[in-house]
Amino acid sequence: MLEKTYDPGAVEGRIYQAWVDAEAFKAGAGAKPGAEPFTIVIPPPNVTGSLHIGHALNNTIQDILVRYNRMRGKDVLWQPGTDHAGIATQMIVERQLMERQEPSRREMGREKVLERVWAWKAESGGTILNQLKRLGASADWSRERFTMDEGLSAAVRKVFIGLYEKGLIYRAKRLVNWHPGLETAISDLEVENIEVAGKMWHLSYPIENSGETIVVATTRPETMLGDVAVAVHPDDPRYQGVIGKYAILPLVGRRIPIIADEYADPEVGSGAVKITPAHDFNDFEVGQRHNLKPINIFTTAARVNSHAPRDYRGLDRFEARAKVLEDLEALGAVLWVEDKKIMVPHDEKTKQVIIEPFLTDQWFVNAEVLAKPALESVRAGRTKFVPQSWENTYFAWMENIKPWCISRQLWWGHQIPAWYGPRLNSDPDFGKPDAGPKIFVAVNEEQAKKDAIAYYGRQVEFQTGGLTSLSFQKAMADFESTQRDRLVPAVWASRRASDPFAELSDSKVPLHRDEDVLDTWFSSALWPFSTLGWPEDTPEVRKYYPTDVLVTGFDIIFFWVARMMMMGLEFMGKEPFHTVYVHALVRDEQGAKMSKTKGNVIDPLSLVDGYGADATRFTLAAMAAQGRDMRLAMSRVEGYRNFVTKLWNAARFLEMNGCVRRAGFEPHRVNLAVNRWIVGATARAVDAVARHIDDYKFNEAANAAYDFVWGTYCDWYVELAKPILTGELPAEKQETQATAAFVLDQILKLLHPFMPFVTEELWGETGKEGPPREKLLILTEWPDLHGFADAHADAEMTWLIEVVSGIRSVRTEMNVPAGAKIPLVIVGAGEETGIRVESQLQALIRLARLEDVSYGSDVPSGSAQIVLGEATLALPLAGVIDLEAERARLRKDIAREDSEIDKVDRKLGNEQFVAKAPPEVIEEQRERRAEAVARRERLLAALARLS
RNA sequence: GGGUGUAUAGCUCAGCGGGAGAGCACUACCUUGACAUGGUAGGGGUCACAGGUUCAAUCCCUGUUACACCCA
Repeated sequence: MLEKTYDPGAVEGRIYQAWVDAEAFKAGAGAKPGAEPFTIVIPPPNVTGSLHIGHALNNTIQDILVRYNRMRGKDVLWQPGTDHAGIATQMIVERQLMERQEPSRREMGREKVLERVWAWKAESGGTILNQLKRLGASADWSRERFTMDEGLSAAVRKVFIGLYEKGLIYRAKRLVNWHPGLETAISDLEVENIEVAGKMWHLSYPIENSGETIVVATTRPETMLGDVAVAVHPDDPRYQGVIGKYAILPLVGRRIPIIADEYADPEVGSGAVKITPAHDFNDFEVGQRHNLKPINIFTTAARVNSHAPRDYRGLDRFEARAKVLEDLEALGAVLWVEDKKIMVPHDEKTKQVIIEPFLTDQWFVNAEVLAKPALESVRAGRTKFVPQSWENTYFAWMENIKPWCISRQLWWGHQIPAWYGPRLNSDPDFGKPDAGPKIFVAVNEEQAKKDAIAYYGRQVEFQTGGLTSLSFQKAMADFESTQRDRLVPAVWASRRASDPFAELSDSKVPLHRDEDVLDTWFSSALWPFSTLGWPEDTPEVRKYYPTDVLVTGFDIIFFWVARMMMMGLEFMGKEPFHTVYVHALVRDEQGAKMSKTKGNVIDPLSLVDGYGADATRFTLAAMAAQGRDMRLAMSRVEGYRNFVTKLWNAARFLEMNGCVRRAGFEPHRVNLAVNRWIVGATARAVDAVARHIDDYKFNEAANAAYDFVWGTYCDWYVELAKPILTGELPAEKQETQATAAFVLDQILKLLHPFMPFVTEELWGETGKEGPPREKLLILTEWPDLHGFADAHADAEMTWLIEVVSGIRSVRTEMNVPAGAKIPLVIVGAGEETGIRVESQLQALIRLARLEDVSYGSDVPSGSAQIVLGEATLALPLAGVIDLEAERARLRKDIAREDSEIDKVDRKLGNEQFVAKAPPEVIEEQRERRAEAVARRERLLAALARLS
């Protein structure tokens, strides 16, 4: 006997374990022979993260798709795993070091720190995946992957080398977004521009030898220490005379040219702008156009460096601003200050640290080239976005894509497989100031060594003291100066004469591996194939790539989806997925974005604790309408918790009434109209749910299931079955018992993708009687109920429902006590109505709470009357009903028909409508009118009888 | 500044070129042998505003307003 209520907390863990024990999540579990694959890769959460409501939605949707396709017999792989979240994870560990007052990262050294990060990963890494399990996620955990697994790291190296060899990855000195706190470059996607109240300072720079000044406006006065020019618009009449002259930079004394460049906007400020190529993206471009050498005035921690006058060195950027302004004020060079809203780049994660444009050597991916085929794939529809509108977002970004800075000055991540050494004098780039070191990109140190020996024709010596360390820099310089000297025999001869070690200094070449690591998204971009074993040619790669659907939030279309498209096409030759389902953002009830700082976060696990995983999942699914953010209301979760209870109690009712599954039950052979009807309705519900899942309309699928289970099965079928189940006719009773049990089975299957726990539990419970269950529900086939519709039974039951609802409505309006049984007299019934009444007599009596049903030629006086089809249903309530109230009720109904007739008449009276509307629409309107007229006539007759 | 999206019942949201819907909340009645986490009945809407297209607009188009988000 089932308990009175379902207790998710007591059931979920046990059910989950049963699935695991049955290996039900394994790739291919439950697949039909030769089944086509269905693959989803999980968007890998941060390894040290924890579950938030967005993950819950994301994974609920994936699990619905996965369970549904598994039940349909496909060869399903849901590939789980996590990413290493370079910056975030290293930050956590560094913070731990600080809190525990241990040595800092740099004091500790790379190896020790990495040990600590791995330890932290081991400690906290399982958290989020375990949380997903509580939601019921049926991913193949035996295949769990981590972006820094050896296999995935091999994929990263292979891709890096491949792109490098094609020239699609390169190292260059560029302005990048620099995080001065973490002292690393970040990509432009990791920067958030935030509007803040700032100021615009108008500074005057003296023009050399003229006694005149030129006024520049800036929001960052401290960067003037790195100014290399002043630019004016070439057409600006105010400045025609000064172009080509020089200004003298105050405080610094540098002589800087006044140049003409269209970047200077005559409308803004004075029309003249200071140019600081090392500290501003626009200025950098101006500098390149005019061959100006950038002067970097900051250290990696954004403190003023030795390129600035002594007084400012060591100050951080904000202190430097204050002092520069103070000193300029003292010179009278600050003309005026205006308040201005300015956009300031912040670190996107914490929104605390201001990002600095910073000139450094970094590695870049030529994304523009890779984006072309990725754009084409979506344009050609080989990969579709659902909802489609997100394609515009994708296009907009991909069409304007910038080089992707992939190197990070961190330790936690994939170390870049590049080694640096000096150049030989035979190298075409030898001696070029901007050429940088000779680079060897190789799969490992051994290969790098081979390549280097081949290039140098000498032995190489690996150094580890740091790329910028004095020892390595000196060794490089020594080698290169020896190479230079060797170019001129006379010089070389004299050097050898004076330096006994001259030969030695180019006999061994110093080589140093790049210390930086790659952006985490670089490895995430490979996720759809690296997790399957690539670059090995594994059976999984062959079977499961390309994957089918990617389920994700719009916020990582750029970060992740676009990059997977690029990498998948480049290395696999095929799009990584045919569909990208972009789900909504979950907001709080007021529509605000959930955030820890706002304190409005809804913890999905607390929902699971409070309402059960099934209710939580069902809520998320039911609210997952396409193209719209989701405001999560607790009342909805509660409502779906009640739905779980409802289902549970329906099963309990069946159990109490001997509704046991029957072996060999043939649903299309049942006789009773009520049973024929529910079987057909079940088939329709299954179709609707399947169709909506196929269309990624999870809300509609959930609602269709909900409506059927509650609104049809529980509210009507079970109620209609009651008199049969408690009746005396064994054949009818047995058929109904078997049908009820059969339909419940279909309901459990139908709901399983949404509510896996309670359905599996009921599957087990109802399996204790009747034919034994062959499999767990999770591995059971999706229902196939085609051809079960019975129009005749549908019509009869629809009629019955209308009669019962009509009588109930009148009872309430006439204030008939709920417990009172009243007689029903049917007047003017046709043959079919008579048959229906006979067929449904017991149900009618019970559901409408009737005393008896009889036929009459006249409506008894003092009756309430219901007009239904050709018949009038009279409820003789003389003495009970208030005649005036009944007249009012009828008049109201008549008025409703009047307005209906009027509305239709206006349409049909319109010549244009009759001429132009499709015939079926006109016909429909005519039918509506005829029906309304007939109802009206009977209602008028009913009213007349009361007068 | 550019772009995208959203405005439908008190709330949270579906829907859609031809009859305004659900859940919650609300009102009334009901402890009827599955379920009060329930049942039955009911009230409640100029479908943001202004134009346009159409025989017909909540739905399509244009504009306005408000809000949200993305990009610079």
